[in-house]
Amino acid sequence: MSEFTVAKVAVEKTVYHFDKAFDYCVPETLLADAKPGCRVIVPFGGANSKRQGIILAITEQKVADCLKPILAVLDKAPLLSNEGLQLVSWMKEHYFCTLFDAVKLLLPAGLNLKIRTEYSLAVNSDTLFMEDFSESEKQVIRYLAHARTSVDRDKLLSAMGFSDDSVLQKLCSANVLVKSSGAVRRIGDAAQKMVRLTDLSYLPKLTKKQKNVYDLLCEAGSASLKELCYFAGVTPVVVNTLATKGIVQYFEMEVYRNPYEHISGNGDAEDIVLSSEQQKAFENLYQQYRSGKGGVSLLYGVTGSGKTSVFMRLIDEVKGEGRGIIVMVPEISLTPQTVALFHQRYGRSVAVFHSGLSLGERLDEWKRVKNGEAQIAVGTRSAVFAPFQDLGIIIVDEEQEYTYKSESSPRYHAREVAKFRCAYHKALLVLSSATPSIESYYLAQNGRYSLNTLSTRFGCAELPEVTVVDMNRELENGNDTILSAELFSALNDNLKNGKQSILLLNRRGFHTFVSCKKCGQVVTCPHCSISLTYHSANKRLMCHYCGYSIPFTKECPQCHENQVYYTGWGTQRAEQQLQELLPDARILRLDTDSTMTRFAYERKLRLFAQGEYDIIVGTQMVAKGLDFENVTLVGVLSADQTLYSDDFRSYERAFDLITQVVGRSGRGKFAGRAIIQTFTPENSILRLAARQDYQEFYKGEIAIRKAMLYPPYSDICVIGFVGNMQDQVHKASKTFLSNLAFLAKSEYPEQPLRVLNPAPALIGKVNNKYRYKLIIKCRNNAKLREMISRLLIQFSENREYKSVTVFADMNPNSIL
DNA sequence: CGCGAAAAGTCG
DNA sequence: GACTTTTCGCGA
Repeated sequence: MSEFTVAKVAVEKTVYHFDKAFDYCVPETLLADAKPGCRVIVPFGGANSKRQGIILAITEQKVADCLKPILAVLDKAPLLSNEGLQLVSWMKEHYFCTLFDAVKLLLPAGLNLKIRTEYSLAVNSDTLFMEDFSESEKQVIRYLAHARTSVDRDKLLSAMGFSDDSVLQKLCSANVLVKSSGAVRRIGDAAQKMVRLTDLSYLPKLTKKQKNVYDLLCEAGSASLKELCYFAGVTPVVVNTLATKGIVQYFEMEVYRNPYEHISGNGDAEDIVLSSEQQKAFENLYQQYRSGKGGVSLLYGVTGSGKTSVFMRLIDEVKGEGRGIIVMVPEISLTPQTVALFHQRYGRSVAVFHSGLSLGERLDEWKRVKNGEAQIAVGTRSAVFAPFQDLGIIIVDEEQEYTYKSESSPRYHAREVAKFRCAYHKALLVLSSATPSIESYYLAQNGRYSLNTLSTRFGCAELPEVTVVDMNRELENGNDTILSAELFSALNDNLKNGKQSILLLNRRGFHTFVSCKKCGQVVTCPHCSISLTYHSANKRLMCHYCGYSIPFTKECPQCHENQVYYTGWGTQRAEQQLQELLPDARILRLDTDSTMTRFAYERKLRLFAQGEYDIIVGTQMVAKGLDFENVTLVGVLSADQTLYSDDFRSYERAFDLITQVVGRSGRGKFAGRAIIQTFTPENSILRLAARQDYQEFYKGEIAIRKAMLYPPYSDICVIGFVGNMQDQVHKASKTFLSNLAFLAKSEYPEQPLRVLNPAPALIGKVNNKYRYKLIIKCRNNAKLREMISRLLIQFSENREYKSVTVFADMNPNSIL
């Protein structure tokens, strides 16, 4: 037995229950190149198919039998640092994902090499006796004979209409087909897929959906595929069909590579003047930073108190020392504003990270950070992975925002990842907020985080005067519009005085469900158990979950009476009624349901800032971060929807939302006011939010959390079950529960645990899949995670529930 | 016993 | 999840 150089490799496309670092031997020819953090090609499984992997570690060890060798090293220099590799393992342990899933988060998407599987004919098709083959086999042979080259596996399967490759495998073992694979560089797409009509002299017969698309294109000339599908109410398949018929064609529109080029910035912005309160906060933070011990600090400041100025001063200092800086904001729509601000001050040393960038752009920005050309990373959740070698500070703006938590695997929380990175680099983590999450404020109160408070607005700005309007009264007085008399006259005053207003609606379409007046039937999506909402832009009813849509008609699908009406106030409906009530107002609608292109937000907000609009109407996103000094009125059309949902965080969210949106008013030299409309004016959360009284709110809320054993007094781990057959999914959740009960009792008796019975998720059915959930109140420690991990593995090894997929989500945004 | 299908097992 | 190996079931 002799010593070998062994590489521990994270391999792609593994499944959680058998994922681990696999050992490969490093052949002598690759010894110099195979470094931890480099991607490799390795043989995997019984058939030794080629897969991509990344080296996590290199060791010298004695191995009894010989290991499979690494076939190739794909990178000259490591893509992940030692920190990155540690983070990968940490994420697997904390978020129950595979190692490679975690790797993918740390690498920019454009970098990805994909291994493709291709098939081609092994022999000349003329020499085959076609009678020996089944129909589908003949089909494959004919197709490949026609193609003359090898064809990608997925392409072949969809062309044949196969759901799996059993036929192909059979032909392979009969030596009729050969399978090949290789690493192909995926091309960065700096272009958007566009559709236009071809000049066709005749028009073949079209189906109804195809006609829709055709008519739209006649009208519009060309459109992006995404927009086209939205307005025509079709899936891309329909457009594809038209393309193959030669009626339409695809073309690519170049989108500019550096979206922020036009913002000039040379990094010589003027000095920031801080108030004495801000100065104090800055000095405290700077001191903590200089201590070299890292740690977490909460910067709590009322809306408009100038938190940004404080951390910009801080950034000046850190930048001067040459260390990396990450600034996170919750929404894409807020990045342009923040980026513009940072660009102006720090010029090209700012790199931008968010999902709205093209693959090429993401790759560019990632490289600029990695090569040390950019020192400041600004962006959404994914910015937390910016590959700095030496990180000085991470700032999380509006730290309570739910967008920092990923809702798909790996279900990480950017705040926790930030903590990990700061601990590694002995860097400072600053959490900034006007309404901190209960958890963070609790930790600050306990001294686990340091706390700095800004209690007054910057300059001479005052908090706005807030009125709560009882909408029941309005109804009694015969006003059934979306505007109370008070809000109506306030809006009119603002119009007259040339001031601007912001109106907040709750979650889009939450109210615009469609029902039949005759039989009371609500029109719902046939695939997901939620009601369809009316979109006036394309006059269709749409499902927000799966994108299903039908044209709106008055005929009830149930009783066939022409009695179907849409009710409630979605943003579109609200906009319409506003226009009727205020015919002279120029109204800008903003919501996340967007066919809006990448920089549409930015453009529209710029127009608003220039005074081209009088009123913004929108959902959540208008509540956050907007800073226009000419806005002196904020209206909340209906506060109730956010307030009353069964999630334990709904009060926290409602308080946050209302406090934030109220804070948009009166930020400049003009006094502001805010009007909140509600059907439950006696609600204490509303009153506290109106007063911006976070302290009182915190006191009440933390008491509830303690009594109910919710975070921060416990952690909540939700186990989700998804599958096609309802009884299977339900049974699976019950089995999981009993496995859990057994394991907890026999091997983890010291773990504090409260387990709730499995129940259907709030949206019990999405995309024809049933969903159940199991809620576990626990302490999120290594032992507990080990137990959950074992249960997940045990479950997926159980053949009985092959059709049910399971996942664990630690402290999800919502437990519904 | 022979065969195909289903279930079980493995991944270094 | 993809693929190989083992077992099962059934007609002869």
